[in-house]
Amino acid sequence: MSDALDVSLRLVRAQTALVKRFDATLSGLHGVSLADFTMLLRLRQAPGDRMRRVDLAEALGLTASGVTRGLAPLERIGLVTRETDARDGRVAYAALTDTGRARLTDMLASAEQIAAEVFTAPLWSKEDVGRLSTLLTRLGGTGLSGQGTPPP
Amino acid sequence: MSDALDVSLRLVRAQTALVKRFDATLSGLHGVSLADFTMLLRLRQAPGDRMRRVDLAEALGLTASGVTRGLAPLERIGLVTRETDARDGRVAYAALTDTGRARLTDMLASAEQIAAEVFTAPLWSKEDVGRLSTLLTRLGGTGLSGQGTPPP
DNA sequence: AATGAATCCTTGACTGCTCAAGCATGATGC
DNA sequence: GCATCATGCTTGAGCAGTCAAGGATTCATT
Repeated sequence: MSDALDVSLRLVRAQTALVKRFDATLSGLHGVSLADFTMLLRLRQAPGDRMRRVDLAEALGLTASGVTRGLAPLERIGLVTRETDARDGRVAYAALTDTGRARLTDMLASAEQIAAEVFTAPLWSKEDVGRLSTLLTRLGGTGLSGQGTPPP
Repeated sequence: MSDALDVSLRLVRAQTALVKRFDATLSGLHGVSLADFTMLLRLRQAPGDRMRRVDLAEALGLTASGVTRGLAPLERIGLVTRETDARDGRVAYAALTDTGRARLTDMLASAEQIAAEVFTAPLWSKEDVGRLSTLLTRLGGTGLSGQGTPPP
């Protein structure tokens, strides 16, 4: 087996393990999944803590229906609200509530903690993390640090 | 957001994109998913092309029930058979059939092709792939390459 | 031997995503 | 003004995995 295929399969394995770890802690402490957390975090990074749902889908690499299904429970428990656009009747926004912002702050602390544990010394140096980030960025995953899609 | 958390989320994104790419091609050409392919490949690497189902689960990072559900369609289309253990009535083996072996050879060629495209020059050097592999291995994903490419 | 614990596997119920179809709404061209 | 197309979103059906429970078999202790 080539190195390229090997590393592909390795990546798949590594991710599922990582997701399990985040899910376990986040759901235990805050009752949300990593996917939930990622949605909330992405909203937090948008101006006004709100995004059109279709843009949220794009930013997260999901389909529109994935966003509908993913946001539903977050709306139900009051972390996110739906807002309409006065100019365009088609669009709906997803917006963080005050509660959502507050809860997200706690989740973020937990997530940082987990990430710090996973990428901890002595196995991981700061440079290693940077290298991994660089390499992963080449793989087309947009990541979340950016500001989203630039204006057309 | 810390680098550690950023790289975690980046890893998640990169993997889903990669899986989609493999799934698209493998299902188009061979009618199997990446998960199917990974199962078959793992069997191929076991002595006699067969494994206890529980060991297969362990090797793939799945639960036993995940293996039951994943193998079912592969048994149905004749790529895998179930074998019993004469000494221990509890265990069942999953074994590659001749058809399975043959089909897997084709799938492997396709998968190698995709991996080669993804990790292609000029964006990726051989060293980059090696570095990424090393870093991912630290993340706990066991990987699949028992007999990976030896160093030159 | 007999009981109790452990192991292997399957099944039912659930989650979280996908695709395909459908419904509003808005934009465009005649 | 109006047909047609594009866009934003939701919904039904399905798929791949999980966990919890249960059945069958084996192992260990007495």
